[in-house]
Amino acid sequence: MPASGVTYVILGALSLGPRSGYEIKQLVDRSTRFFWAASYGQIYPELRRLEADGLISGASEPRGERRRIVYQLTPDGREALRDWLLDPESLIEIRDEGLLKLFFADVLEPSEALALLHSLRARREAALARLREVERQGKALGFPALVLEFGIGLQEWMVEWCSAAERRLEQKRDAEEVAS
Amino acid sequence: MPASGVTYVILGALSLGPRSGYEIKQLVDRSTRFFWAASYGQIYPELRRLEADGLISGASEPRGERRRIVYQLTPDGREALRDWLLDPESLIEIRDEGLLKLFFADVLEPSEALALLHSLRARREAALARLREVERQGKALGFPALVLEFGIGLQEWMVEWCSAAERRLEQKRDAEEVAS
DNA sequence: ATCCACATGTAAATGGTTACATGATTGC
DNA sequence: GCAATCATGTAACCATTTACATGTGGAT
Repeated sequence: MPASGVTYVILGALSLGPRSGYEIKQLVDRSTRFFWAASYGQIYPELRRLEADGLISGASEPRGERRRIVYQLTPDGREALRDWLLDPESLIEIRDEGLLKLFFADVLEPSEALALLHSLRARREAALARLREVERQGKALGFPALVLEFGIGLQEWMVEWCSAAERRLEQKRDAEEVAS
Repeated sequence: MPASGVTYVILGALSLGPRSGYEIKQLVDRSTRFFWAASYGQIYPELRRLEADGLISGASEPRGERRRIVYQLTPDGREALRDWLLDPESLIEIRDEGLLKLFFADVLEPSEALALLHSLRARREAALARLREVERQGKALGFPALVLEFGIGLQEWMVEWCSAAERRLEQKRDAEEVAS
């Protein structure tokens, strides 16, 4: 009964069309995982709970001998999804080891801090490349343009920020070298 | 022995000077919590583990009759912190309910999607205000300028992005109204 | 034959928060 | 006298991941 995180991942995924648990997991891994992940250990039990609550309904749609249960939203489920979408409360949780390192970077020499910034930028650039690949493949992945643009813009901003910080640190390092 | 997330929060906090568990928690709540939180339930057990491993050492420094244990980094602890800082691997985990909502916003009417964007922007603006407050208080909180600037710049970028997306949606909504 | 993808599911382990217990000190 | 803060700590709870179990189907 109590709605957890995975609840709305499932309701949202089913709002895009009927799907099996396996297909929901695939959708999540290709898209929402960037800002909201979900594992089989959450998805399958939650599907049964949501069906018991009448928010989704499942139907057996085997492929050959391979069993398969396809779920779709009920009117109640669509209503619950809308209610959540319009609720102004939105949890944000971030665990960013890179920022934590930056926070304590004072124990490093400037050249070492530079190496740290460089590795942080490399990670953002890798993330950016993955998102650009999603963009290149177009609508095929069902990634809404709005969210994709947000992600790309955000990564670009962070790459730029790292570059600027690196340049500042280089100047500082050079100034100290001259001074010594 | 195995290093978890809270390990480096503690080592990092102690790199800024000797501190008690209570003071570490205060530091975290005022600063790193934006990108890495920690609770007493993690901090106190970890302090004992780190002391057993020889990375920190604690000394009883009561204030009056109030018992108090102040820890400081050992050379091994400082070394472990440096090794972690220079390790290019950095975990990033994000759970952003706002982006998840945006991802499934297609089930909403344009005017409703606008309300959603508005609430998302409001949250970022609130976060921005908190960071500006930290900035106004200056170095007192021990927030490194680099990380603070990153946070402020990032929030500003996100607020701007929301504003731009809102303007686009308004145009779309108006266009649909004219068409109908 | 073997491997990978499809498909559903669960048990154990992990990681973390919350709530509580205890007691001293400070300010109103 | 009371509430808030200082200070340490633990147990219960919660969410989530990981690893496994089971079986089908298609490709090499």
